[in-house]
Amino acid sequence: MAGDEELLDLPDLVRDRAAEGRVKAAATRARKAASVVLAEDEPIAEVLVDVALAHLDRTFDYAVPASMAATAKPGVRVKVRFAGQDVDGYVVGRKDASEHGGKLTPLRRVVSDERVLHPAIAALAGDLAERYAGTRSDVLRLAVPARHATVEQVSSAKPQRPAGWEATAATRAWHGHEPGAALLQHLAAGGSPRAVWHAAPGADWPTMIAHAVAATLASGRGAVVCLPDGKDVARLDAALAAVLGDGHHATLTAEEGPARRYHQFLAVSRGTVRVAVGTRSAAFAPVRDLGLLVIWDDGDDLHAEPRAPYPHTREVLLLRAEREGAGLLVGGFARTVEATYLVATGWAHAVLPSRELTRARALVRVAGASDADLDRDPLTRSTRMPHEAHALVRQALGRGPVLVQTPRRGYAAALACETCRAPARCPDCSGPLRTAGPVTPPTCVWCGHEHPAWTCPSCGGHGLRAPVVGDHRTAEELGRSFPGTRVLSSSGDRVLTEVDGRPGIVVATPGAEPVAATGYAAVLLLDTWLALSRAGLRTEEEALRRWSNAVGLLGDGGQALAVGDPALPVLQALVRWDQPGFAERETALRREAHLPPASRLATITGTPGAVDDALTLFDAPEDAEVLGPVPLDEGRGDAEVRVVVRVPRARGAALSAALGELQRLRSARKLDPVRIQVDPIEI
DNA sequence: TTAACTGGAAAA
DNA sequence: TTTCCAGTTAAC
Repeated sequence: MAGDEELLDLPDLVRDRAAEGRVKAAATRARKAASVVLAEDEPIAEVLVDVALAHLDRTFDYAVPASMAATAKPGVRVKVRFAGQDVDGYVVGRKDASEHGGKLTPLRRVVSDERVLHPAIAALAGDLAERYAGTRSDVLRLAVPARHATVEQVSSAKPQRPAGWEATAATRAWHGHEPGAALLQHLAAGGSPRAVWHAAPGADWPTMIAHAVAATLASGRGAVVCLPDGKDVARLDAALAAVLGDGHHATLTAEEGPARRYHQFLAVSRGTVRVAVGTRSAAFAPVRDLGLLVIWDDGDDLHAEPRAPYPHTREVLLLRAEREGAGLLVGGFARTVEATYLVATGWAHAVLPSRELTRARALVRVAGASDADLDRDPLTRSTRMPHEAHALVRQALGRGPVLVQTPRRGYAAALACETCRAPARCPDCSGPLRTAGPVTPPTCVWCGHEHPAWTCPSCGGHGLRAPVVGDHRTAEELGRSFPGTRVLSSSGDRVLTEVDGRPGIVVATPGAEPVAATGYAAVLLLDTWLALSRAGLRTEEEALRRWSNAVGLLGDGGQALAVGDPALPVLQALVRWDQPGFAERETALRREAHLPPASRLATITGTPGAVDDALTLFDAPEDAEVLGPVPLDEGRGDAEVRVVVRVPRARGAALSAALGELQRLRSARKLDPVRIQVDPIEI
């Protein structure tokens, strides 16, 4: 027994020593904290800590040591001790007294005296966290780019003098868009108009936006412009350089790399430039004295942030316009139901192209594949490319480049049995089969196995056909039809930005269309039935948007032809260039069906247990409908479920508040996380 | 990470 | 009832 005790004593001794050490360290720390000399003026800093827990999304008070009195200003990044850990945070305020009962820990470190979180952006983060039932720290992760110390050392250039505003050139650029000139004059005079702008086909929208920005600068205020992708940013970049001259704007995109991105951000943050242009993140650019916010093509799903709390750029700009009293311009060749709602409620004015301009700029027709044609075979080249389409391409090739839009990329997007038309599936894993060219064997999209000797399981046939033709095969076919013509392809990871004005055919998938130097002589839209075949809430709206963007690239006197059913209202809207009218009818339908934007919708997603717990905590607002839970991605192993909550639009704020409260309760009780999306882009 | 708190068991 | 300890919770 005594021996046992001795054996036990040794580890006990070690443990005691370690404990003694810990106690000593704690005492040292306490003495250090007590001995810190605090700032004389406003010795308390309000800090927003970067912690993912919803119930900790508030400011915490820290003591400001005298050494940091001058640097710990609102907006700077700091390191603080929080629950025993070093965490990042931002100082959002300084004050003389704290409401906190206990004693305050001193700030650990001011990371940099660069004030990167501006008050307006901190407030915007609060608005967005509330609206999207998320946390401010999540929003700030989207809003403030990563620090790059070396970039910070470089002092910024002197602020440029505002560029002069040429009213005549601006009015010319906006010619035919009513009331465009009045909008620009209002901006130049210091006003904050809110407009939803529908562009005419072939409109030089980058130049038009550049003039709106110039008008805003002339009033002594700054501007923010958000575009879907880097290609569009590059176009606006060039237009701004042409209208304003160099050095007046910063370009903020993710693809430029962290150093350059932070450099551009600092130019805006320090007030060196007053115009910020970029993709989603540019919506948060801390431009001072904001006069105008612009979003182009708000229907493009690239404007929907894929990271929590999933804010949409249009909503970010909307909230920012309200809070900072700035003007807002929502523009596009297409029109979303959300933008239409802004006009319908009188929140924004419509700026529309005149009938004369639309007629003069483009002629859009539909080449009908009749029902009989489609019955005969929707897949043959003769129906896919009717005679009328061939004639248009041939005629237009005499004048310049021709754009052919095709919805699918690759060679043959999916394969089917030649005899019985059953979709061809992989014998190993049941994945769909595709082929990359006329001589490559069919390959499974899921497992990658090649099946040169495929046999149809239902009829025993060996032949394969391509019910859906990709852009490469389209290019190949056009090359045969128009020998000696230059045929280019732009899709997927091989996207062309621009083509010259020489005759040639450009086959592109939606969103990958290159810009033609002087506009296209003709635009041909193929397989419109395919773009409409996808099931979804926004299928027609999205198809119309994609076609409109292609037709938007036409040059003066160009012609567009869509191959499809001329009786379809969505194609008729394209022909009449009446996207706003289509969106208005769509909005009415959505209202009847209790779908956004007339209703506010949110989803709660997670494991069945987590969603179940969330629902018991959820205090649904009045008139809320809770639908589900339903399994998500059935067939896959991850077994997530989703609940949809729907309220009338007037209860939108109450829904956001209830979901925010749910997240705070859930995180305080350490329950499994659920993903909450308010106004998801697609359900 | 850790000080403060909670509740339950042992000691008185 | 008091004291002690282990596990839990909030977090400045």
